[in-house]
Amino acid sequence: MSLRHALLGLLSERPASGYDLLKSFDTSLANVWPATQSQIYTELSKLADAGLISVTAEGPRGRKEYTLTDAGLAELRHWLTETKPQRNTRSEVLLRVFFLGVLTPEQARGYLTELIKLSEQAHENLRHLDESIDWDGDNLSVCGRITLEYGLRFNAMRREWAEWAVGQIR
Amino acid sequence: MSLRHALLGLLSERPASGYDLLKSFDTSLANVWPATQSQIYTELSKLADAGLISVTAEGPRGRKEYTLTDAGLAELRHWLTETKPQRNTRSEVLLRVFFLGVLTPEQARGYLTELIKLSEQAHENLRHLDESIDWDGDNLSVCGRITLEYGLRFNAMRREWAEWAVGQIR
DNA sequence: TTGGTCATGTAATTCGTTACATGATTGA
DNA sequence: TCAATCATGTAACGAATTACATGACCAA
Repeated sequence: MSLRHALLGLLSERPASGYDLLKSFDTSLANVWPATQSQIYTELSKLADAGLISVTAEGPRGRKEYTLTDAGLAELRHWLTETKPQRNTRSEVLLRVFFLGVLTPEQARGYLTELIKLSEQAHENLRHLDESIDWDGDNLSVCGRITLEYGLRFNAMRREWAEWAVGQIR
Repeated sequence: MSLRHALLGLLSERPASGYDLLKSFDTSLANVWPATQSQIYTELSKLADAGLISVTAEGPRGRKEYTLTDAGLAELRHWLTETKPQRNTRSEVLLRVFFLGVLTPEQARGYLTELIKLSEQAHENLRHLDESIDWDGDNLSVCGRITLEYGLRFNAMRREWAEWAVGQIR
């Protein structure tokens, strides 16, 4: 049910159309909770049926602007305070590391070296994103900055770990 | 298709039954690629149909022991060397952080404080696991140790980050 | 006028979870 | 004998991905 709450969360900031939300997923939420266009439109319909959001404006090209209802905000707060994250984290990157033993040491080191590069690139991208955003001091902005900082630290950690790991394989 | 490769990977170490594999998923792979009993048995049937594994022994209680075939090992190596991890990582923990702004500062700090505790516990658990395992020097063991080290570093990073984040919220 | 963007929706399929259903073997 | 563990399989449902399908608006 997390997609549902991701949509409620984005709509808590400001009203938006499915198309707007899709772009939020492709940019700010891409590294946290990716979602596809089809998934977003389907879920928006369900949320509207459930009364958690409502169409408050219609624009050109059939654009529908959704707004969070009081019930929607209550549900979002309930999710944040009364339920615990329980989703199983899956990491294909790590799954592969687990089985690098079936490759030659050179191949295994190649995989880890690639990972170092990817981590550096991701770190760079986040750094640029960080610099390009005007972090005014409001609540949403603070949380956005905190989330981005996580990404920076995560990629730094992963790079250092992969560098260490290369040395372990022989 | 990662579950498929996780099974091939485990079978590359030694032949095993569905029940054996289930336990591997519940222990060593739990934090990397969780899978349920039903998923494992279903996928094993498909893998056998595809000729990537085969039943090489039958035991009491209908136990079927599967062994990796040459085609299966080739597929595993192909996956590791010729394809790239592309699965979108989802983090419900981080998704929540992104929306902590809708809570009061106290509530938000409460969430992060809880996260600090969880990270410490996970770190402790991994540390004990690390100490309880006899890491002989073979290839599989080296990769297992590398994967575990990732978990240790990850949880340490997350704890430090969450401690920093608590201070950001006011 | 035409290419890019805005804008929505559905269908088919696969992947993952929960629940149901059954039964043999073993050790205390 | 009885509880725990070993052992497998399927059904129903929900979540996620990919593909299909359509069309309005706008700026060059």
